Amino acid sequence: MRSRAQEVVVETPGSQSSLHRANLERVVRAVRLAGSLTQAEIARTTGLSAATVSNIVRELKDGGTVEVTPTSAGGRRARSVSLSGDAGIVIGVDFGHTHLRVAIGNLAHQVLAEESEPMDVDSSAAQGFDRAEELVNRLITATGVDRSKIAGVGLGVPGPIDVESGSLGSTAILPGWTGTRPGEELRERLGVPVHVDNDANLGALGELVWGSGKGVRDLAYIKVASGVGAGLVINGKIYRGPGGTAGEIGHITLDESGPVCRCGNRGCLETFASARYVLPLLQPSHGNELTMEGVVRLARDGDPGCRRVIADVGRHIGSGVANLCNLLNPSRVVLGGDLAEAGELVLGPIRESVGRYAIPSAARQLSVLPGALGGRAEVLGALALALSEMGDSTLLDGTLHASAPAFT
Amino acid sequence: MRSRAQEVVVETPGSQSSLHRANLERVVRAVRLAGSLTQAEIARTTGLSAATVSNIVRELKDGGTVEVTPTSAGGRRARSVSLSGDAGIVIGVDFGHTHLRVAIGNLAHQVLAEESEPMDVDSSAAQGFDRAEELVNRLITATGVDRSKIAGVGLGVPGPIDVESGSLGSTAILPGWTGTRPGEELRERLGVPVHVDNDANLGALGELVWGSGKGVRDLAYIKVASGVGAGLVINGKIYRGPGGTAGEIGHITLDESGPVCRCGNRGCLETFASARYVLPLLQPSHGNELTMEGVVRLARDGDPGCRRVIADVGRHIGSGVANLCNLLNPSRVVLGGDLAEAGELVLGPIRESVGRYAIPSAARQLSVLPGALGGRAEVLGALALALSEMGDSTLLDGTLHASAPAFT
DNA sequence: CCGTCTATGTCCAACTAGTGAACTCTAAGC
DNA sequence: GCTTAGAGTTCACTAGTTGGACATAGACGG
Repeated sequence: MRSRAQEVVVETPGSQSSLHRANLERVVRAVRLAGSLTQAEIARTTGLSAATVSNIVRELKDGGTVEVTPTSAGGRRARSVSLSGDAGIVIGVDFGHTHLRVAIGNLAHQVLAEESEPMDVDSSAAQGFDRAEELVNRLITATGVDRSKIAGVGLGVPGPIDVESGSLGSTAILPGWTGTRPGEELRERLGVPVHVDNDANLGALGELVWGSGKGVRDLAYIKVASGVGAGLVINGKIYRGPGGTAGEIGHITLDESGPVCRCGNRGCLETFASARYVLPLLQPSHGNELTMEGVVRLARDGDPGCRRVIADVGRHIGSGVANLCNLLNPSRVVLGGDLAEAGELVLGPIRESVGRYAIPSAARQLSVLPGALGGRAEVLGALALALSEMGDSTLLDGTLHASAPAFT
Repeated sequence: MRSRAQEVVVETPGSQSSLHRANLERVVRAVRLAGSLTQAEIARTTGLSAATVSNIVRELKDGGTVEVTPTSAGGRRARSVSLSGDAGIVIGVDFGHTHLRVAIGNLAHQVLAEESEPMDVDSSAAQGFDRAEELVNRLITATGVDRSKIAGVGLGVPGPIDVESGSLGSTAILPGWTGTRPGEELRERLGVPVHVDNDANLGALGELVWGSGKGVRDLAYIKVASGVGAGLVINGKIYRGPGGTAGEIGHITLDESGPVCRCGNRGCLETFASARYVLPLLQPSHGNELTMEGVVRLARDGDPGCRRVIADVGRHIGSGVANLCNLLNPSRVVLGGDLAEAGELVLGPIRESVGRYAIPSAARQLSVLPGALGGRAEVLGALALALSEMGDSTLLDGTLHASAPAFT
């Protein structure tokens, strides 16, 4: 599952060439973070000497990674350096519970195109991958990007991925998909490296890079949909745990004698917060056509029953988040999924519950925010995953252009 | 709180000298992990060329960091390289609830001396630091190590440390110490850098490096004493969280209508598992002179009441650990504190509880073990902290000898 | 007991890559 | 128009790693 570049290029750590590689990355990172920089600025921010920067910029320019606009505005003779838009392309694919989403971005962290289409829950895995391939191809054509520039794909699936085999564990959302190896499937169809993770982790990454988590290093993303999951980012990286199943906040026990959960226990957070268990509560009064979205909408319109239900859900999520806080002490918790649309109606009770159940020193620095990306968090997270897995080096060591297959 | 070396030496990242520095560290680390290596072995494990290793070893030997024993056993002409015992000395100090412990170790991860003495809970902070200084000095004299070689001190305190100020938060164990800055205190007395952390984190680090956590990268250390705390090691490093209060497993809520906890909530794990709450249960039948140690001893001798109490404690701890597993999915949980002496009497119920309440995929790879170091875990963890905070670089950049003050 | 073999460690020349200094270039300011 | 100051480039120099040649010393076989 590691990048294949490492299989081909025998990297000698400790040699000058590795130092050079590191310096190339340093420059690219500096440019990307700033958008565009002059060489003198690069020298100052990276600490490298002007001469070195000059050489590196030339090398990057010749390699096509970077663009040098001959003269910038106003200055004396400063040539501004920026990542060339088509130096490398990353793709994010997200299989959601009802939608398939695809996004295309470049190495400058810009989203070039994004599209989603409804997907039938009952469609087979093969159909799903076909649709994904199709949509990816459509977007590639639409944006007119060069296929050979695709550096990697991030893929989000709504279920647990086995770290060893890359196969999808049992999921209630896509029942027919259990046991498939989504990464492998998509890799075969697209011919580029594919990095897979579950939707909660990608949501976390998405919000961290583009959404409510900007500027933070530790973040917990709580996604409430038909289940309840959490994605954890620790120190800027997705934390999956040794077994790859970290973040299963949905099945922490809140009440040992609570409702029976599908996992076999009783009183899991999920039995108090997920759509699967919450919607039936409203069935007598509101009918059985209700979705979580609908409940949120009604609640915002003032429906007292829905408001109450959402507040209760918030309180229970808050209990779970309090546990999370006591154990992990993240600096930010971001609420995603449909439920986030409820805004303060659900955040208020969450905060209240956290304040009550978490130890004060852990809760003090915590901010609980709604996701800023809505349903886009996962695709964008998939993009971010592709970017991070690629590392900055993939676009530097020349294998990018060589390794991408020739599409015809 | 950062190493002072960084203030003095202006490090130019990306220059060849930084590469050289990195290679020095690489070699030292390889030697330390293996105990002793020949140059050829160093070259193989580090990936450096034999020529480079030759140069580096000479440099390290001249600097006194490393010793080269002229000829090793059996081989052809392999000179074995090992860390010179007195290249650097680290000290671990642990303030426990009843004991003060001090250990002296060298950079080869060998413990040269270790001693503990009882400490009165009511003693003032000043008294405590006096005692610690005294004991440290005694051990230094006893082992005959060179004072100028002391690279750093790790200090364990039984309470939360504010990451910003380094001051000790309120602690029920050492009431008079609240607000003091233990690191600063000890640094002034000993004149060397002091790194502070709480006992649970240090216990985790100790067990990871020397005890039941060898070979694992992620570990949760649960310490049950008058309270319940957890130390988390993620990817080989102590995880403290942004606010520095991660691992507060003692105050996750198990039962919203349970006993009132000193933290103000009800049904915290602590109210079911810590000595403070458990011992009173046995008061009617066993009198009020009981300690946790005593209960464990009685349970091992067959006392049914004590057995039952310990099993109940185990079950509750198991519930907490199950939450921890679902959220963090560590590969190993190590039980420390007095309670660990109960062995299977407490581990069995913990495992059973974890098996019941954690999601199967998270619990499957988990091993729950008793601590291998007993009450020594914290001091040894303090040693490990000093070693890790020092980094390998401290002993390489020459500032070690210069920065250590002249003792008289 | 001696020659051969093999792996170790060292030395040297070659090469890679970063750096300071000198230099050129351009536009702004007077 | 002249000066000036910052930007980028060139060049000689230096630090540092590497491959290959070489010396060394034990093991092995005869």
